Amino acid sequence: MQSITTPAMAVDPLPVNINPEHISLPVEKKKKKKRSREDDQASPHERKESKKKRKHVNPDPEELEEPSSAAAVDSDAPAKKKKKKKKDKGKAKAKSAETALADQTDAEIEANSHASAAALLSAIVAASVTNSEAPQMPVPPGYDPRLIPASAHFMPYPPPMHFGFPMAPPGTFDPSAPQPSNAFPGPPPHGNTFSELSFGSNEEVLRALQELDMSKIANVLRTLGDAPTAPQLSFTPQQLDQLSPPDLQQLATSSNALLGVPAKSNAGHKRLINMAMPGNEQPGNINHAHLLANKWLGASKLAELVRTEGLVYKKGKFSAIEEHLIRSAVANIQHVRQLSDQELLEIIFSKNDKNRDTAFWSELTAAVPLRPIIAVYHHVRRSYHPMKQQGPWKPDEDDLLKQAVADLGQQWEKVSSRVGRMASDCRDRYRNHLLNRDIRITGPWSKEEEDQLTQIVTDMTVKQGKDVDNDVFWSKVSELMGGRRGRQQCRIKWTDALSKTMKNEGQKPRWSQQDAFILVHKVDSLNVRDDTEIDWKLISDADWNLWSAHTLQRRWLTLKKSVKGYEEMTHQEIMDILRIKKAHLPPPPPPPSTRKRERKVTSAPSVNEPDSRDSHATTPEAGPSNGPGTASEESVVERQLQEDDSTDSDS
DNA sequence: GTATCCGGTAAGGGTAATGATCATAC
DNA sequence: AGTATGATCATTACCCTTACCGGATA
Repeated sequence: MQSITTPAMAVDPLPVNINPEHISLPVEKKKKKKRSREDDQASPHERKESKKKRKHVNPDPEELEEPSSAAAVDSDAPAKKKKKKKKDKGKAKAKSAETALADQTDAEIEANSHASAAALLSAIVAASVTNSEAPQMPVPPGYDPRLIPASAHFMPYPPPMHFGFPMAPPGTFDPSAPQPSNAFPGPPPHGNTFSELSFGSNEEVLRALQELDMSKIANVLRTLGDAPTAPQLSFTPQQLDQLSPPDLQQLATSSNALLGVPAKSNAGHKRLINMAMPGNEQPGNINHAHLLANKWLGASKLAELVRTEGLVYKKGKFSAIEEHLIRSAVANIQHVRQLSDQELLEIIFSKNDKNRDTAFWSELTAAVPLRPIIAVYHHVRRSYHPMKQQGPWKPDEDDLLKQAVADLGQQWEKVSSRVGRMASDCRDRYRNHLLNRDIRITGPWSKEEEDQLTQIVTDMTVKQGKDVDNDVFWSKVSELMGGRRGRQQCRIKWTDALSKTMKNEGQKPRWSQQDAFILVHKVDSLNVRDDTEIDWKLISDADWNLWSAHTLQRRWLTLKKSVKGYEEMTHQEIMDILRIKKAHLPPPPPPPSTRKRERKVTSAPSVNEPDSRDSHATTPEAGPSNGPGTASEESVVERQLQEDDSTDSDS
């Protein structure tokens, strides 16, 4: 099945032929200390403990052959001399781009915020117009919304380069300068074009916004996606909150609320860090946005800021919308700076310090609300890597990889350049498939293996007062299984099969119609515009937690596929149909004893999922409807339900 | 001299897509 | 008993976060 979450859809390679050899990939940048292999086997906690005392030594054959560099590695003295030398040089050096950005004057920041405000207005107006009855967005030749995959329908406008709101480089924005002709497409609201307006302050920008039809803008933002430049705006948190895209408040309704049972507890929000803390409900804190986009905050620093300042930031997979925003931002920067594809890649994969361009990363980060600059950095370097996504490994590649590791050790960047695959892909292939290959077992698990895995996991978690869902070190588990099962095998076996049996008091639970009901209404309550935005870890709650995030996502896909023509529908349209199909709370599954037959492999009750044949769905008003739905959406729903009715009568 | 920041590399942990097999309903 | 459907299990490429550390800079 071609799922809407395919990486290929989300991340397109550069639209040019790039010769990887022409890119300054950071392969042999420096000779530095690496972790020893002993440490590779240690858990993160063990590594933390040994962090300070670690006296590195990596059996790097190349380094062993180079006594001078090896000496440099083992002694700080030469490095310090070098430092001193460069220190004087550094003093005289002009400020780098990044420090210049960090040192921006208030006036510059203000000017940039004007640029951003104009850009946001441009986006809103463009989207409003596109959504309106008289669309006048410049549409590229051959553009046909029907040809856009369902997942892309949340973008009610053509690709980014047609948008025409290039970001102004820091300090270069001139409010009086004419905007690009297509910056504010569509009919001028209230007789003026936005490009003719001059905004003296952010309050004026806001007033201008308020003169528009705010309900329409709210709807636009609901479907537009994250406002491309929202975090750059100097709005107050309260003002920002009015413009906050809905996904920033992704919290599913509890299962008990859906079932009409008083809640025992409330699931926390794990992925939008700190969202639920009292007083931190405003994700748009401008200081935090600036911090996230300009300071290279590591995990510990981020955690500290979350604790001390109530910083809110986003973790987890980049959604299709974020992917789109990043692509747009990269394209805009490339356009504004007149960069060739080669030059762009040189910035992304800068090999030496003179090519470093922190401003580039800051601009990109500003395009994706709540993401730390490091996360964007890593994401973009992977997304734009010329060796990305090469599919299954061939035997000769495996041989090449094994030989490279034998020669070079686990220096993945060096191995990468020899094998022709990304460093992380080489590492993954090696650790997941080549390591212990001679003893690795595939195929169904024996009862003994299942018992052993259960024993190992419970020893590692429950018996030590740790969380069985989050505190398992799967590499360690794999090792304790004697290397016969890989970390992925162990993890999937546990999370998707054994864990739910353990949670269900030894009985293997089966998916019921009630589970489907809960899932549909939980997804509905998230109010997302596209299911790539769903954080599946947040779906379960304390009272409905038998199913892993992975299982829930697959269940959702099954439910989605039960909607005829789902490939051509938006998430909202699919949701409209499922909301109706699952309008009624089904009775709980009967106890196992009343079943006709038990499935051999499983041991718990089950009810099959007659999603596409559910004939009870006739009450559109039921369920937590979250939107009025357009005329076209209604007709889609009606058509679908009629088709289902006929299917039911046929059967 | 020291603290801090930037950013490159590796490791740990997780997800998505897909295929195979088998239970179940009809 | 045969068949269609869907649940379950398994595999593997791909992805994100964090740790670590060297170099640059304040």
